[in-house]
Amino acid sequence: MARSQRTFRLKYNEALDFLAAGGRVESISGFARKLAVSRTTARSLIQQLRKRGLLDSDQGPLQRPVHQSDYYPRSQVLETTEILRSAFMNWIIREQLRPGHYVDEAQIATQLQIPMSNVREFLIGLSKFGFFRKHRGREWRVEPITRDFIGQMLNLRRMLEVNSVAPLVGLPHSDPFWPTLQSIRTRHVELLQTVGGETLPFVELDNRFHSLLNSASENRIMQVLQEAVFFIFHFHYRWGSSEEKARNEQAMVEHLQIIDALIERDSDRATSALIAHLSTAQNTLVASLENPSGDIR
Amino acid sequence: MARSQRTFRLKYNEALDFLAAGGRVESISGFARKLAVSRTTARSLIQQLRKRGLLDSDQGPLQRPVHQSDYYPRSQVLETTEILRSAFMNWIIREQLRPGHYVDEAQIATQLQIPMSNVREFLIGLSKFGFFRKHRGREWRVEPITRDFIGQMLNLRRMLEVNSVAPLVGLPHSDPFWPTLQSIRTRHVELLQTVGGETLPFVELDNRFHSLLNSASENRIMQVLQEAVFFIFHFHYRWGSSEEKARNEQAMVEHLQIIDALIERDSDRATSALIAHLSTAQNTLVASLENPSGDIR
DNA sequence: ATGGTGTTTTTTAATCATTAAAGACATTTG
DNA sequence: CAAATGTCTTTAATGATTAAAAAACACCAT
Repeated sequence: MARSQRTFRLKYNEALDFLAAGGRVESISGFARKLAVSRTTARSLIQQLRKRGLLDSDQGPLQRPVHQSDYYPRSQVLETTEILRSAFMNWIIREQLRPGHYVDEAQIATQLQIPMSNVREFLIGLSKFGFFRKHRGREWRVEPITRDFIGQMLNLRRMLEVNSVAPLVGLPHSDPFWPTLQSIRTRHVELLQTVGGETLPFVELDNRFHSLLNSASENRIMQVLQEAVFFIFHFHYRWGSSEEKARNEQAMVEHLQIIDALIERDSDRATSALIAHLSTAQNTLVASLENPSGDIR
Repeated sequence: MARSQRTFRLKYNEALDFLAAGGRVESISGFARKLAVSRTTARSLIQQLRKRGLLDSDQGPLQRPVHQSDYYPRSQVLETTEILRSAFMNWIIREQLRPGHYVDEAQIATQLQIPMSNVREFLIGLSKFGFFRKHRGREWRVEPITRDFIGQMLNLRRMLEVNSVAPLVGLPHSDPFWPTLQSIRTRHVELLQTVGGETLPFVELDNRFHSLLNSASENRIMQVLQEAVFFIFHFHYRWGSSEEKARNEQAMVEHLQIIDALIERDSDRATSALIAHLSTAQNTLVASLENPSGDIR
């Protein structure tokens, strides 16, 4: 076969959402515009929708209710980088991926049902940060991370991120930063009220929060290192003991303090809250390294 | 076609060196071991050597003198990453590659006579640092670098590198660091006495010097950022005015001071020399930014 | 003019086929 | 039996190929 039908499937699901919400197909061109695809693709989508009895012509509204089974499964629709990232995240958290292990391009590609070249590119990217090293052929070794490296990285993060807070409060009211910050705030409250400090959603949210701080302040170096920090933190959380959940909750509370200070445009309070937060994180990590439960070296 | 014959050509040249130096082929296996290749490859090398009249059987010494024309040209033998790196270096220095330009994977691959996948991997790597961004398909855009970014990067470099000097003098006498340092020293003296501050060789040497400092001191973050700094400095040198050569010579003199202090295991003197050197570099750069001759923004 | 349609052409991204190179196996030689 | 050899099998890099998706084209209807 040739290239995958990822676009088609992704947009097919989007089309179902659109139709289920009462949307109508007015014209092929309009439909294509709505879904941000070429007419070629829009045309084949409509063809498929007709074949499945969801439409009766090239125009008009839904002909029957949409079932869950009409949708393509999520795994066939996500961006491959997203698939890869969350897969690796999972493996690390479940300790199925540790320093010294070997990973195989072909195996991962098969397992995740994505093209091998994407896996390769993903690993090449991470190898720039020293997390993986090409071993031979299509095999990659998970490299150990030294304490020094982690220490350096966290110091750096603290230094750069703290400096980036002040410019943030100066952003105009219309800047997209603010709504994004709000939505992250909402998510914090939501998580705290439901699953609490559950690792997986927390890690994701934590990453979103810090990414936002860096990207909004045009902190290019930290943007470059963001992916590295992301991975380090995952290795970190892996060592987490039983207090992990409590620690995550504590972190979210600290995030909220920073966020609220930002929303009130209180630069000083935001900065000191951030310093406190990053120090806590760093101390926790150092402590876990002093008394390691993993095989870091 | 299938995969390239880079190994074959590289090893063929090595074999010529070996034979020209009076080496003899005792056995296929031994020959393979000597060249660190499989017997399959050794066999075809010997076959080729016989065809060219350099050997008369599967054993024995050289049958005729080796001419320069017997060797494969250097460009067909180098590691592709080396080819790529020096090609990009050249383009940047000659101002044939500037922010806003577009580069095309296929075109570069054809031009340099290397596989397209290698070009792609190289660009993916650099895109991690924000120097290139995938534009559409196989086209990449050269991204502008902001002054802030450069400033941050150089600050960072200074901070990390200065901290890494002290551990170096503690390295045991047997550490490979010392001979490498010696050879870099020799190269400095050699350059100063011949071409002086000629851009191309200087840049290469400068990079080797700083890489050594970072790798020997296990400064992982800086190792990660080394490639980025390398590129920044190239963009930097591009803006260089007529004093560029003098500036490079000055830098080499400063390098020598650092090197000599290290060789004498004088940590304090090495550190202060390094601080002075990095400050000079940073000041020069800042000055060139204040009064830009390029189109940095 | 504007916005639509069917058809054709071009571009892009994934697989496929092919060959370089390595490795495994059985056998021979000294 | 230790080391070499020829033959055969396996692995992986790379250009060629192919299908998905986009874009261009020619035309039509308002």
